[in-house]
Amino acid sequence: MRLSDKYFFTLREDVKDEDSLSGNLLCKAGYIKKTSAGIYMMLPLGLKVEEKIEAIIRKNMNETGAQEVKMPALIAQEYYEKSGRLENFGKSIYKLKDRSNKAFTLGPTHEELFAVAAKMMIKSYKNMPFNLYQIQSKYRDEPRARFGLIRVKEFVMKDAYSFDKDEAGLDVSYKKMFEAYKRSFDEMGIDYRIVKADTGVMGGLLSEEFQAITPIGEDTIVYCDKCHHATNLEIAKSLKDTTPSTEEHLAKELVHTPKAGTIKEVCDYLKKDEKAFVKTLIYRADDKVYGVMLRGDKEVSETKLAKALKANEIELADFACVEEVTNAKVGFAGPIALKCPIVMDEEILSMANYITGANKTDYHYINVNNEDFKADIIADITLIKEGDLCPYCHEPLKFTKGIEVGNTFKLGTKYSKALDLTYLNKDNQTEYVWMGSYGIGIGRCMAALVEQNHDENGIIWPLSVAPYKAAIVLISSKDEVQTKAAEELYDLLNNNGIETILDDREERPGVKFKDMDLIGIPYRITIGKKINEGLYELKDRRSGEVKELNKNELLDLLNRL
RNA sequence: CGGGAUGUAGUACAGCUUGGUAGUACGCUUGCUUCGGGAGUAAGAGGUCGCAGGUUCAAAUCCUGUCAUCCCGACCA
Repeated sequence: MRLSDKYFFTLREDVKDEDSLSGNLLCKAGYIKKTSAGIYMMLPLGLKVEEKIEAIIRKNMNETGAQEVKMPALIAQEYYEKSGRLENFGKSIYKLKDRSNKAFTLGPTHEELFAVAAKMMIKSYKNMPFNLYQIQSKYRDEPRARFGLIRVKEFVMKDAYSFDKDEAGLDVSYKKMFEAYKRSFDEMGIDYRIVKADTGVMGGLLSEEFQAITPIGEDTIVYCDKCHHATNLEIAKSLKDTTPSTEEHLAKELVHTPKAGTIKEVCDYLKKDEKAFVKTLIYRADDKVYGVMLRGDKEVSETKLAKALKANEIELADFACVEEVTNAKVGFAGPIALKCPIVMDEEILSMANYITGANKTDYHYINVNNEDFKADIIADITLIKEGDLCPYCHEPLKFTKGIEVGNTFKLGTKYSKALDLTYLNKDNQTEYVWMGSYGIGIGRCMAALVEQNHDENGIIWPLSVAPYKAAIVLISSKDEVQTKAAEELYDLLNNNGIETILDDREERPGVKFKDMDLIGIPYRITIGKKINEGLYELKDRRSGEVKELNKNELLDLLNRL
């Protein structure tokens, strides 16, 4: 690319509407341009990077034997009605009508259509396994788009789907994809962690996320330095004592606790630790109400709770509802004589003689024990805290923030049942196909790479995804020797497969240096006065290291990258 | 969807309280001088002040509505 006659611009000032570092840098450097909240144009440089990332993924997908297809974005709503996901996606699915009033959606993800495609192939167990993928635009009406390319309404995703005859087959297909994902992210140069996650709206048996580590990340990752086990905070577990206490169980006793509605007030009043308290929260899950018990110093993981209750939507109950099931003002809920089912955190199994609300305004019970009431569900529902102990090796757990750049799901037979995707087994019996689904957000990879690779001067692309490997800065376009040398080198490098920019604009050298730094080209070759001695200056964008080389040395070095 | 903020030139902002000629910096055009880390200088071009109503002799400024963008939360593969 010769800058003097190409579409190329940079901005000197920060962009007002981009708060995130990556969004701002990508806008300033002319890679992307926002058109609406969460919708972006990919400009020439941005598209180049997108294509580099896609090429890496495509190569790794193809190596697993997966075949590429391309699905439409415009999909009749009936496909999502059949799978039940029109309702699941709720407001985040775009809905529209065509001129004859037929209902369509803009596809938020494509399990349904891939199942349809798979049906064309699958008749018997002999037709599997296989894997189809695409790189295509997805549409999700996010309640709040933000952070540049990280949370957007339209984005390019690589999604792959595996089809197997049984669970063992799915395990093999899954493993293959998983390894291809690791290779892809390694090749892009993303610093990531693999974490276990909730299956969410996708459903299924297992979900693992590839999280790019960065402070701006929206997800909290819990990890252990010692055994390298990592999970999304939503479902993270910590070491918990669930063996029954050997302490002698005392008889429960009603105590007056006037005006003490919070745990801290009650504990201060009774001169007890919060750990001796069991709080009871009233939750509404779908349309049912539950009392949720956990230790006084812990918080609820609503994801875990929803799972334990097999509920879709979950929220704290309103005051009126709390007062109805407890017969008391808010702040005095407890398990004894509560008028709704009880979910108890498993940790309470190990507790004895604890404090709870009495379901009576201004009263609590002390010396409550597990035989004093009946818990309907006992499960792990606590949200863990940094420093809690790893359940596997008992080391303190650490937290970090991440951007989900990829996700792999073992879906099992959920979608094949919904979409009637079946085959005949050896015994001539109809069985459901086992599916896996695997996604990578291309734009998120781009954003994550910028978040992880930049300095005060701009972006520093890893070589594998850089839009160009090298940029030639011509110091004086009026100097014939320099101009000729720059032109020759430009042709030489491009002919050798080293994608190169020639900055031959009528600008002062400082402007060119700043621009090449901002857009993050890994290697800069400066052609100035030293060219009279046959010397080219090579500067490494990342290390700042400068070398003076002759043409052969330069070509040789760049060829080896 | 709740709370907060902002919309003025390509970009980033000032002006609004107290209504009266549309401003600054960067960018852009032309000349001269410069030319290895965002040059200096002189002269220019560029804005229906988000949009629609209203108040007023007069509205960027006051009032009402509306749209858009951002932040915090809710939500989220």
